[in-house]
Amino acid sequence: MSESRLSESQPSPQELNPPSSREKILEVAKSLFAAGGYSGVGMRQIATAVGLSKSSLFHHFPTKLELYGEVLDRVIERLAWGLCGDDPQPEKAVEELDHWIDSLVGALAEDAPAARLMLRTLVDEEPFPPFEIEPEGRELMPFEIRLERLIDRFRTLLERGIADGVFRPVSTGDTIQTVIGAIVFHFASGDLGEALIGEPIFSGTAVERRRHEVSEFIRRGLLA
Amino acid sequence: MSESRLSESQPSPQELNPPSSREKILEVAKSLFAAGGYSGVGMRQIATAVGLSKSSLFHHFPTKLELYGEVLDRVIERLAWGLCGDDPQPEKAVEELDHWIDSLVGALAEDAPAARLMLRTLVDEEPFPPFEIEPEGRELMPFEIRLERLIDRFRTLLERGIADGVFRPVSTGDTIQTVIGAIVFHFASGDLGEALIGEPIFSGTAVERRRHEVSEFIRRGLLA
DNA sequence: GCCCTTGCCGACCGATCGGTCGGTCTGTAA
DNA sequence: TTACAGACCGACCGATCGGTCGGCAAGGGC
Repeated sequence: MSESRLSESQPSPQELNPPSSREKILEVAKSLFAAGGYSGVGMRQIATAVGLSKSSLFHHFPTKLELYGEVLDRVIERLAWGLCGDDPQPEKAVEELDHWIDSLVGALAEDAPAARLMLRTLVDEEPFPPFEIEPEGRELMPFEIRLERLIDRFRTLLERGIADGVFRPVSTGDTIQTVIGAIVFHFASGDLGEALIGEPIFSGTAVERRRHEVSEFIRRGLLA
Repeated sequence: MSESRLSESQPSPQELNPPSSREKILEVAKSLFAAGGYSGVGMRQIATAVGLSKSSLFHHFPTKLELYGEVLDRVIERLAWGLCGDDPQPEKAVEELDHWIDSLVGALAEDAPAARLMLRTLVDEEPFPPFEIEPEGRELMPFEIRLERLIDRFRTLLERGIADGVFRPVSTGDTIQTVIGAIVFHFASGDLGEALIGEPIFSGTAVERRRHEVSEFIRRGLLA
């Protein structure tokens, strides 16, 4: 965790000793972006929420888009930690599936804005159509490649399970969609979710029950 | 379908003979809002997309929020049609579940922006924190009550199935979340979904496969 | 002829947007 | 002490935001 994250061509010292401001900006921006989306939140709003002036945000981040990008980057980085971090273990597929679900649920439960941010990234055209992507070659965003790696990991898990006869011969693409939707949506559903389950989504009991319910549901949906 | 929709206290004639402009605005706005969210789309953008001037939009809709509201309203109205429309039949729970899923998948597949719009409504704080809801009493938005009715319908279906021993004794709240996530997210996932399943989400074959896959998955996840 | 409604538009408004610029203050190394 | 760098800020910029206003053209009832 004390490892330095190095962006491209930036040996800047604030990466080494992260005292407060930059980190606080990222944290506050994460919550606000999660709640309001990219275009729903202004730099002034973020600034006053952090307790700085707008100019100071631009001192730490060159553009709003870059701030948003780094927020997203950190979120999926944390998710990837729990999911991809360990060895390519040759466990049995069912156990690996359980572990995968557990990790994802745990990661999403630990920081509340993550799920909404993820959903936004997956669903939105925003803010990347103004982008007019690189004239040729379609440069992937850093979080996009990380996400792709995560999904590939899950897909091979499914394929292995199917090949071994442990899982039904499902369409892997559709199943990935189902699982992502089932897990991520819940932690992004805010007031509706709270109304549905009768208690705050992120309360300890709710998270634990969710972990069990969704895990059981998916396992049964998948097993041969 | 030729039925007149009457808003509150507005016997305005354009409700009776809907020639084109107003309808076109609603349709275009639906697509744009689905792609960009409430604050990601401007009235100018909608106007030029329709082929009118911005002032003309305000001739048909008093505010941007009201336009957005009517767009949302129509979307869930169409969804409710297929799901709530028929009798409170005392079918067997499994059949009713199948029917429910089928209808929802069908409705979401029929107009592409619907799923994204739904997800946005469920996930977003947007645009309703600027709203500072009615000083007292929390006036529900029209689409919110309709949504609530849909969900209640589904919950009693689950409870009935559980009571009959057809379904496992799941947590109904969590299960509703799981099902909504699994079904809605897929049709809202745009490019990611297309990359995952290898063909356009809304193509005939993809929709048919989806219908079968998600239906099977949920049934297995739910049956005792 | 008339009037009045309806759809539509261009010009304009104050507010806010993302972003820039010049500057102050503080800590630290020489 | 000087010198430099980083954090921070207020004032400002052009552009765009949602929304208003006055007026133009077409059509229908009288």
